[in-house]
Amino acid sequence: MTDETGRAPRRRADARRNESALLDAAAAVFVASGVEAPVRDIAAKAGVGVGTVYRHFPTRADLVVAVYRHQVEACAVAGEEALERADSPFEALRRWIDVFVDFLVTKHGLAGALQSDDPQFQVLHAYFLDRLLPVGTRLLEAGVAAGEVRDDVTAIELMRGVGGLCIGPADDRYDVRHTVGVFLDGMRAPAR
Amino acid sequence: MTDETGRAPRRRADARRNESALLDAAAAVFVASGVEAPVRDIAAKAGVGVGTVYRHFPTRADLVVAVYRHQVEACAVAGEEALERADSPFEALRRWIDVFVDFLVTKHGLAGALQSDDPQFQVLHAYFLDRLLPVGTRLLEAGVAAGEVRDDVTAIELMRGVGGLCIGPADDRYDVRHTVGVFLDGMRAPAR
Amino acid sequence: MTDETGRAPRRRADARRNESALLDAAAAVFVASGVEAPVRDIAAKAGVGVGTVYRHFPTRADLVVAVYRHQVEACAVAGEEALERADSPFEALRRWIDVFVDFLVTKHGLAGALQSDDPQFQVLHAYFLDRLLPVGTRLLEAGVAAGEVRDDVTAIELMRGVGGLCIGPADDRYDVRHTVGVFLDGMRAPAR
Amino acid sequence: MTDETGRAPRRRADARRNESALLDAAAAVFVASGVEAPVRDIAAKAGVGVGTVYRHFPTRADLVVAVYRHQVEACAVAGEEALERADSPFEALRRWIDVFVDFLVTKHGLAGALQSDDPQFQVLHAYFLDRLLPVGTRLLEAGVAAGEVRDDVTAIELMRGVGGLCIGPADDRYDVRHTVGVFLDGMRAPAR
DNA sequence: TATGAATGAGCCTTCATTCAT
DNA sequence: GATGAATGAAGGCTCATTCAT
Repeated sequence: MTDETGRAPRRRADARRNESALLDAAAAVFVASGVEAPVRDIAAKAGVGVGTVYRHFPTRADLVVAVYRHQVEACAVAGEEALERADSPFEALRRWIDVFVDFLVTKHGLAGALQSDDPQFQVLHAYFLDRLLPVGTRLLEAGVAAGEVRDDVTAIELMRGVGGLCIGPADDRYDVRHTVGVFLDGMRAPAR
Repeated sequence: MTDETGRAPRRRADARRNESALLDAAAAVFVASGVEAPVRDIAAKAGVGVGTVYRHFPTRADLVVAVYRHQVEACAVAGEEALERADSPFEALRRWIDVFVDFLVTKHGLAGALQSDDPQFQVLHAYFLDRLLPVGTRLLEAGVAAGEVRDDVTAIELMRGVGGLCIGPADDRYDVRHTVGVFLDGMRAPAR
Repeated sequence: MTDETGRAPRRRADARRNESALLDAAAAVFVASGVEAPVRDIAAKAGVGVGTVYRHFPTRADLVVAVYRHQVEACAVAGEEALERADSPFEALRRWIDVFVDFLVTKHGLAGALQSDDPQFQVLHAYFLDRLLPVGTRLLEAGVAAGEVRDDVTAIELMRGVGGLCIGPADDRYDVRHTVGVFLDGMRAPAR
Repeated sequence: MTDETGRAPRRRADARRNESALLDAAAAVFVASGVEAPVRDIAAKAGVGVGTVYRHFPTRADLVVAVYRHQVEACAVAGEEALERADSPFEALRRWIDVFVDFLVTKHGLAGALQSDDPQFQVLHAYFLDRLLPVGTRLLEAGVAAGEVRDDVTAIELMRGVGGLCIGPADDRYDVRHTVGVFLDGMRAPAR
């Protein structure tokens, strides 16, 4: 509708549509087959040629990051909001971790990729840490300051720990939310 | 039992030697390159042909299970012992988890494979649960009975949780033992 | 000749500018990466889209020919001049070959392309021969007439021979000028 | 026939047959499409899978070297023989160059590959120089010592020069032997 | 039984070329 | 005319797996 409003991006409409299709396709394929799924599969799902994938996302990490960028941003924002709105720092932490877990759990395979030591995913890894670690740190610090959270756990331990708890296939006998809850309980400052 | 008592046993000796070499080689290669290492690498390390690998271990899972069987057994036994010797059920649990973590941490890539949803590893998965779940259950039950451990965590949650915390590459900023400690702290029965 | 006298010429200016930019870019890229360099590289260097390259030069050979046309012309002219100005026909030949070698040596990859049997380069090949063969022939004939040059070498042998001596990467141990000198020495008419 | 005489190589019969087929196929494909022909083509021609090609010849250079090894060796030997048998050092040189030219001319594309700066062919390049340069040097030295050959041409210039003269498609108008003859004439020591 | 050669599917990546805008 | 996005053929390489010896 606003395509004509500006002047610059004309043909871009197509490209943007494709990029978008690619992101959707990749998201779907990632869920189904993991973040290491063949590039061809993604291209096929998006209805484009492989060349198009490479044009838009030169490396796999670029694609993965792009696929999850929105949600990572949302997750980061959620952390700030939780801090403002929750009744207590610990409650804020719990809420944020909830959002984080939702994210990881619905994006199956992502948690694994985040923990992967494959250099291919370094960029992804870096992006997550860059974006989320500061948030985690702030929440942790607030909790510690309020005497609600133990002071010997770092944000990286928190996030990688929670991330690890989210890895693996869905299973009736394993309730991610529950084990994360246990972990969070373990994060409470011990009564003096 | 005595296998023909004649010529065959000799063969058996060879076969057993090969199997043993294979297990050692696989263990080494798994540590170095993960449980998904090329079959050929393992064969080469063992000084046998790939065909021999397939003969002894038709599927990769068979090999992985075989490689870790001893340690899984030892881990199972360690649970029983802990229960007998530790000062308290919770302490027993902690000791056992320590053994479990040692196991996973030194066998890089194993934790990931255990959590993998790759059907290839289903057998591995099943074996671990078969062997270790009862032990975890007993330790948990003892702890619950003693009022030291919360009663809403299942053995499968305990093990998969701890397993998840062990996934990923070594990293100075992430101390597995520490996060597992947090998790265990979260398992303590809340003071009434 | 005046192309509508009105609006079109403006367009022409653009087109000509583009063509010129393309030639410069191609020349640069050819030197750096050889005459088989990706079309996109050339387009990028010229600051135009690939489509523009194809519009101006439908085939790679067209582009290569266009890029070197000036120099081929100059080389042809140099032959005439040499003939007029040099002290002797042999000296003229030597001078002309010097120019030819300069040309080939500075246009790395060109000598190879000229000798290539890739049908893609046939046009290039034809152009060179069309333009330069007559010159070579005249020089040769003059030399033969003067009794300075052996009479059993054709212009095509001369040029392809010298061309071949120019093929290959720069190398301290191989002095093109030197081997061409040897070749020319071999061209001298034997003393009767 | 002698397959059973020794003990070690049994299955090798097949492998050797394949390797041989591969060499033949590669030779043929190299002639037809050049030394840069797709690995798949060679495999197809040999009636084997690509994997087999890679098993026998991990890199393209290995294959090329293997394909031409016999002839390179023969060429090296021919140099020694020429020196012994020819009437004069210059005649020996001419004979040897004849062999060298025969080799290059029948192996179309090879001369080009030898001159290529593609790092892929470095091994090939090195092999040729290793094997043939000493021979060329001896012949040259003998000629110089006898006062028949000019003393300012190195073996590398000789060989790369002759190699260059051999590059390119067959053509009625270009007689390789003839231009090489001219080059060799240029190599004669000038009458004092 | 053991061997390891052979196979070929499968993944990655690059580029020439077309064509809608 | 110009653009550059899209396409897909091509070619490289790696392994899991089979099977003749």
